[in-house]
Amino acid sequence: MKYWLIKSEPDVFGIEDLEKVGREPWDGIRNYQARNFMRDGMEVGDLAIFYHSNAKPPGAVGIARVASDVYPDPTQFDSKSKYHDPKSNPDEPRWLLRDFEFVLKFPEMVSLEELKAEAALEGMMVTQRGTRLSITPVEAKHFKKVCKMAGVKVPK
DNA sequence: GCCAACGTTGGC
DNA sequence: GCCAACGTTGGC
Repeated sequence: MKYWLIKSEPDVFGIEDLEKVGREPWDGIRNYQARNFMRDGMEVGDLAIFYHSNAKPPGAVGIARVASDVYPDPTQFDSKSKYHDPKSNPDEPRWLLRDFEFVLKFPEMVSLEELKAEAALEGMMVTQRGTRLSITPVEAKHFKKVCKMAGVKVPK
């Protein structure tokens, strides 16, 4: 079991949206490092901290689970999509995604400020300045600590 | 809205 | 393969 952190802007797709739909294809990833994490690092069943970026305040708001294998992100071939990539070849799709399913919403957000202030979370990528990756690996001890700060049990 | 950080593109 | 220009992310 590996642990991850996935960012999303609540104005676009927040934890409430995931709770409502239950499961969502994580489309729009247009960064090679993030894609590689999804493709090579993740396994079905892995857990991810759901993080609200560009929010007031930004922070961890819940937990999602990797719910599918990787498959091509359909938005890359959709000329009407803002994620359209005319350079991607359908025979060899450049962008991939996985589905994520809702696990739980934290009773209260653990803000970025709190994450940064917690010594036990030192080294967590999201707390480091300049980390813009929308998908990052999270150490098990960090994942558990965030659950504890949020007042929830680590999901099975 | 500003702007630092950083990834990508493309000319050479 | 270098690197300047440009675009995007995301905290503040």
